[in-house]
Amino acid sequence: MLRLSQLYTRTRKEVSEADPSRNAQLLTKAGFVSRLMAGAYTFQPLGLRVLHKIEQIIREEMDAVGANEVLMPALQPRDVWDATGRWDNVDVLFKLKGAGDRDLCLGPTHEEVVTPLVTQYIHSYRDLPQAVYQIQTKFRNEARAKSGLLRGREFRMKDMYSFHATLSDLDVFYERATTAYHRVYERLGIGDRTLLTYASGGMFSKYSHEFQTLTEYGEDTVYRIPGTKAAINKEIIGDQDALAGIIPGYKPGMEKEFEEVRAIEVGNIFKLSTRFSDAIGAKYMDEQGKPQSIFMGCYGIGPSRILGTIVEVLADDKGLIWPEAVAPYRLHVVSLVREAAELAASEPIVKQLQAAGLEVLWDDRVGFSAGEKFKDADLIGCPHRIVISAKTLAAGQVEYKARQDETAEMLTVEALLGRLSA
RNA sequence: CGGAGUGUAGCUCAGCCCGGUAGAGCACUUGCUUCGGGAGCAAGGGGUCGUGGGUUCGAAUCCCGCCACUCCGACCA
Repeated sequence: MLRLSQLYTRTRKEVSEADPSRNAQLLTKAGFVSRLMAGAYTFQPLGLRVLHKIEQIIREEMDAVGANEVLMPALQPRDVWDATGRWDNVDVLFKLKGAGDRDLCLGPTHEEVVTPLVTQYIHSYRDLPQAVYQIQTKFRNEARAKSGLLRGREFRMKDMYSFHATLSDLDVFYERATTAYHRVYERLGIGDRTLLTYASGGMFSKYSHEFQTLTEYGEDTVYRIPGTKAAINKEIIGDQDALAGIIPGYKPGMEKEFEEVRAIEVGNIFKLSTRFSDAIGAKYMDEQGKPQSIFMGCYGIGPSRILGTIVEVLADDKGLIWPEAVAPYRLHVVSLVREAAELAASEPIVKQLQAAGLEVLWDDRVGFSAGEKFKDADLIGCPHRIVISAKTLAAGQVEYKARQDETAEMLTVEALLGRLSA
């Protein structure tokens, strides 16, 4: 339970237009984040809770596919990047000088670290497959940071890497990871509008897959395959050979009928094949005792970007609206009081709700008008709200309203608990 | 990497074109009133106007340099 009287952040009525994206405007107004510079934000108490909940859901689903969580250094030496040839080829790499003029960088991704790390323990086909992941702050020196949390130079990322003896084993795991990703978006409350999108595979494989969440505020354009929850990325919509390989029963030109939609990329998975294991010399012994290259896959998802995406997709003109699973608190309790002594009447109710296991944000502030408290509740966006006032206390009830509802209703605390546990 | 802007009170901004003792709203302090959808009135505190130089009797305002920041576009394994 958090008392608003003890929260150091405040909501703001106005925020600078210098950071104009919808997610930045609302999150800043509500006090969830604070911008330090373009592309770098502080997560304040309420925002941090949401971020942690998003990360925990991702963590649970990665654990469920058998991956091990680790935490690798963000600070990395040049030599591992030279080994894969990427020191001079990744233009978003943040480079810096360490003691003794040593070349270092901040990790934009971790193939260079994870491959030698994991293959310390992989010697035989018996040691495969394996998968590890981490949830960590990543750094990318983007030519231009923009769109609030959607494109930062410092951002949170879950990156998982899988290791396999064969391509077919990679394929199997890749499918499982895809399913896990769908579960993540489902739990995050954006599953119904997140499309599996075919994208170019770059240099490592034929295709990669993006997860694209539909919203008119999106920066990406994708082409939805009619009647499916799948889409084609802009990069390959013009490639008929690729389309024929992806879409069953494809007929040339049919892609012109596909709906063009705006979306935000909320995940990206790749088959790396042996690109990194070969560069680093990561091999295992097969059944015949012959060294073989390890096949790899990588699976990225950005919790901070997802936080911004949820705002873009679900917020309304009154403020934020959080899905149950990631709301900073499920229930916002507004006590309408004129003096601190009147809070005593709310306290047993708040305690009862808390005892029932509800996460409660309690507006116990004194000297704030009812209107101000209601505006704050709408802006902060907890999915459920109750009001405790002289009026409701006299009736032995509380006034309940869901965030997205227009009207409130009177309920007993027991009825409320029944409602919220359902 | 192109293009366009901005820097004035804790925050959001006006004032600059046309030089003449620094402004508003919000926030904050005090008092009175108000009290279920961002209350009202009154009083008050708070700024070397990013920075260095120049022009001028006089510069937030005009000129030159510097610093910092931002937006739009390109880019985005």
